[in-house]
Amino acid sequence: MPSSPHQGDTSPRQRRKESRPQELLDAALALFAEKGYTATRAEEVARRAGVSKGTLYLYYPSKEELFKAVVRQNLGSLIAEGEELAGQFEGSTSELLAELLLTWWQRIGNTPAAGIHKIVLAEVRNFPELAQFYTDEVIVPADRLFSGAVQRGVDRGEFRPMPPHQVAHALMAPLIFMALHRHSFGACPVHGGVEVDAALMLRTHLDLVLRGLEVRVEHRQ
Amino acid sequence: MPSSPHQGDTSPRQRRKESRPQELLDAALALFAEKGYTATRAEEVARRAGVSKGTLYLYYPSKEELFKAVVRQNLGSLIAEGEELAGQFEGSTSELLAELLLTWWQRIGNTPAAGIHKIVLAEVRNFPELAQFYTDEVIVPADRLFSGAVQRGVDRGEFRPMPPHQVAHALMAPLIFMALHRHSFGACPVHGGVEVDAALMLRTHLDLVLRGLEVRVEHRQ
Amino acid sequence: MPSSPHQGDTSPRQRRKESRPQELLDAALALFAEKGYTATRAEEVARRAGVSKGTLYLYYPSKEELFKAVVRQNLGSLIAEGEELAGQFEGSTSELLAELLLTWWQRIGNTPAAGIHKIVLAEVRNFPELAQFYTDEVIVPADRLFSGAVQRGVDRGEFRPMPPHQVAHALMAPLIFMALHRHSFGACPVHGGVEVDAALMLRTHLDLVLRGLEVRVEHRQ
Amino acid sequence: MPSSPHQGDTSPRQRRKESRPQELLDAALALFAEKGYTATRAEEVARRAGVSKGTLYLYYPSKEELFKAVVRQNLGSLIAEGEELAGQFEGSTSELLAELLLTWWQRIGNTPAAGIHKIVLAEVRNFPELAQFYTDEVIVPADRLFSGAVQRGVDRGEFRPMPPHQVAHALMAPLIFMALHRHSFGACPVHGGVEVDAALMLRTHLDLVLRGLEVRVEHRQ
DNA sequence: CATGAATGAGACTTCATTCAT
DNA sequence: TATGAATGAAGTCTCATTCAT
Repeated sequence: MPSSPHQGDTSPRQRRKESRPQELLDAALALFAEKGYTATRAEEVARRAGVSKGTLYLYYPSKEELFKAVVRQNLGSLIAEGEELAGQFEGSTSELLAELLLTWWQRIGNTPAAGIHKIVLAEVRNFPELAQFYTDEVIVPADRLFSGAVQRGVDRGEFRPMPPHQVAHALMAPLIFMALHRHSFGACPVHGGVEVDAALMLRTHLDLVLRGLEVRVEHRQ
Repeated sequence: MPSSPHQGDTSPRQRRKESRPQELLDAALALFAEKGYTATRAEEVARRAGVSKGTLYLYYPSKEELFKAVVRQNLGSLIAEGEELAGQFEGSTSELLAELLLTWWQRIGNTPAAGIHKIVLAEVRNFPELAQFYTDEVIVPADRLFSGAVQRGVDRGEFRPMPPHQVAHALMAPLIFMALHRHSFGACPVHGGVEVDAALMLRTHLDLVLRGLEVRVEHRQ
Repeated sequence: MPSSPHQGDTSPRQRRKESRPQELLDAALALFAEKGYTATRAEEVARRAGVSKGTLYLYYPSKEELFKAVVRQNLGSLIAEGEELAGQFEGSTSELLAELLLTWWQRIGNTPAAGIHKIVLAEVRNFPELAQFYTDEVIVPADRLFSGAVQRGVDRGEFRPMPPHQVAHALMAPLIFMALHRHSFGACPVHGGVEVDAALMLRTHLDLVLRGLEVRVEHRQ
Repeated sequence: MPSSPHQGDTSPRQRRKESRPQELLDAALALFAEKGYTATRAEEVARRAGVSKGTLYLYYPSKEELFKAVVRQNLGSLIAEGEELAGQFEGSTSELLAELLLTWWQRIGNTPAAGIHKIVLAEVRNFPELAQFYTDEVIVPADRLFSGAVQRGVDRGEFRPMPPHQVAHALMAPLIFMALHRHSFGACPVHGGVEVDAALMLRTHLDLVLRGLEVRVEHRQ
């Protein structure tokens, strides 16, 4: 292999520096999701990322900035993929909604990043600016995406006319709630709890709601 | 002396003393729901209850015990009313479910006590014993109540056969989520957020899901 | 002694609370003067005042506020006494200046509060607002007092006409410098240093400068 | 290769390397004088000297050693020039003192190096060894120089007999104080402060004190 | 020699808890 | 009972110093 000995300007140390922020964000996400913002100690985040306390502050000037960075990173363009999907979808709206929910679950709900939603829910009142950010970046686009899809179904005569925002909420709530649950009770060892079979849950929910949306020919007799 | 000192046990002072624990629990619920467990200071709870820091510790030996007392008090027999309702209900299962959800919303979801669910969701991983308590007192009874009602509908031929636990989850999630929202984003001033009309939401959700549950004669080609 | 047992509403504890701020300010003055602002640890101040770290923060919200309180307390109305003295003084201006300098030395220079000048000198560039405060409260009044007295001497024909501000500076500088010295080298054990006999110094300085100010009949050969 | 690598020891790079210690000392002097020892950060010194943090430690093993080096460098032979001047001076002692004070002001007082005196004054109690060093290198020689000159005046019948050490103090204090001021309030932007005209101050001070020292024939009756 | 990422002791500050009154 | 001054453990953040490159 004719490669120069200098080919990599990413020495181990360099590479390390570049990946530090990500390692810290990952550690912080996990701990914030587990314990909440206030109960998570900065040193713990550092240790989980494999560095010392001081190193954390080399990359983030304060615990609060670290928190915001975690939120920002995990909320970036969550919805973009869904909007693209919806924009070019050709099939029936039921299939579209099924696709959107399944995708959301696989890409977000069933992922460590889902923890971000629990944190935001719990902490947003302590970080007022976060409320606006989350509203702009998550709530509004998500509502637009899902209520838009519902409206498409109504417009195409596939669905009964129903208030699209409320339907969107009914569509998303069980998934979000399941995601919250994973980072809450789902992570606690309890006896006799209600097991949540996510796959069955998803199928059932879709079956239920899509059926509820369908226009149907009145059955006679 | 014109008035007997013994004239009543409910002099303002007496009444005050007797209601201290309740006032402390109310103050604590409000603050825990607003800021979370760790970010709430004991002194603030005391001040909001109109007593001094020391007095708080006269009634609760520690912040943690206060927290558990708040949770315990607000989770007692949440479901009892629903179970009674369900036990003696004579109408259709659709009507029963509508009644149950509406009642839950009025008695719990749309109430300051709903904040308790946000706290528990956020903090349960820091208080493992709480997980069992909440599972036993809330999750299992609620699941029993709602999945039981669903099963009743299936048994009576009103509903399609569907997995009752999953349907129960789909039924409750939007309500719980709305309740969480009220204690989170709903309490933050944001511009351009998605307004949630609770009444319309409830009606739409019920319409959607009950229709989805209904048996219908397949219309054939 | 027929005194009621309730006569004092200043219980030991109460009295303690009232004197705490002063005890803390004294301790802080001593330590700031000894080590400087940055090198003095908050806990040290507390310990010297006989309380714990936390107690300090019950009275002053931060180290910086404590510092400002120390400065404020020790700079309040330093000059008032001198101005009164000068206002009603009837004797010769030489006597007035001697009186002013001696009084300054007894009341300020030769006092723990003199340490404040060393601190301010050393730290003022780190506390920009302090510069204005000290200018307004100390430098300007002091200059007005001393240059005013000099001017009086000139006006009354006792002194040669000389620039009063510069003379005021020349009058004060050796005293201030001696005060600074006390809180600096004067507190260090050195071998072979130059001993400063404050009383002789004062006498000599006055003798020298007052003689320098005097109008004198030209001595004829 | 058009230019020999050996062509000179004073290539920019070389010259740079050789002057590093001096650049570091200059940067350190400026920062110590501005902020004090404790409040000055090692990295800041390095940055101002145009090198990295690590490089600083290549030349000085610790911040404390750097500080001592700054002091040592700036206190070396401050007085030598004055002693030479005095040794061979032929004119009147008044002229000698005027010459000494003016020279001190030009060479030291009105110079960045004057900041060293402010630092030493402020920090000497935190660095006990410094006290001896400064006493030996500065205080004693300066006192010897100035009190020696005063004594010369007395011996030659030019001055009244007065305690020479005290007179020396009175001679130097206004100059030192003016120098301290330049590195303290003089560097702060304040409104309505007392402007110090150094040249006028010097002239006035000399006029005042030399006149105060002069022998004069008592005019009788 | 030079760099700057990394470290960890130590400083400031908070707050749950105690206890004398 | 009720108070609130006092405590000190613990958390956030800084910065002198080290060391692999």
